[in-house]
Amino acid sequence: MIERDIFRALADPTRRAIFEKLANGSMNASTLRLGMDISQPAMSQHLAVLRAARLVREQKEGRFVNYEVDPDGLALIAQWLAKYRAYWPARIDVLKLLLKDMDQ
Amino acid sequence: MIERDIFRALADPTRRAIFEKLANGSMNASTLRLGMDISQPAMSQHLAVLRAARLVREQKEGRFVNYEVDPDGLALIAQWLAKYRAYWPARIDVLKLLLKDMDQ
DNA sequence: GAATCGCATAAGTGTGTGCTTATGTGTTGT
DNA sequence: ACAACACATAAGCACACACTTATGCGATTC
Repeated sequence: MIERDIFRALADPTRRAIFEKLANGSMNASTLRLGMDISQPAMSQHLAVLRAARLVREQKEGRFVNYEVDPDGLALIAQWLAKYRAYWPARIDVLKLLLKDMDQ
Repeated sequence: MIERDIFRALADPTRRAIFEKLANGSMNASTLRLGMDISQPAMSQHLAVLRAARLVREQKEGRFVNYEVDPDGLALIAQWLAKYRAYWPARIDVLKLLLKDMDQ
């Protein structure tokens, strides 16, 4: 199940850090490792999990593999969240952030 | 870390099912079990995980414990999702669902 | 006040997860 | 061609997770 993959992928703090880095600009796996104190195989495995969850996608360029955020995963989270919008009004202040930059 | 708790809690299909049930109306732990093929201790443990993630909150009523959706957890997910709104436009059609019922 | 009920907690067990080291595969540079 | 590089994969290990059975504990019922 894809929802399981997504939530499980994001449950790990290291993977959320990787995802956040990619959100600030796509880069290859080696560059991604800089300043992260993580082994090369571990990074490769984390990226595989994020890829399976459609949170990240790859683009091979020679011997490098460029990774970038895949909007599909985020859209699925938004879709899941939308099912429970009946419970949102209690925190309208936070949710206005979601609205602000969407209607242009 | 609370984000880890939230995503980890939602990674389990059984817990998502429990949460979805509660989203359709609060109820106690026994009623929640009906038609779910899950032992009483397992349900109790799942509810503890959901409670720790602030996705659910309890309200003791005599010897019953009534559970309901806690908007705090959902708000935190929305907050996390908002950080990546730069990547949303690729799926505007889905995200319009999020908008629709929010501005009244 | 004794039995029952609703729920939580404890302890044990199989399975999954995230890491490690070692090795493989394809690409680039000399 | 050969070495170095970027990355993936395999295998093993410690720990976390979801379940089980057994038990505890407060609230209700008779």
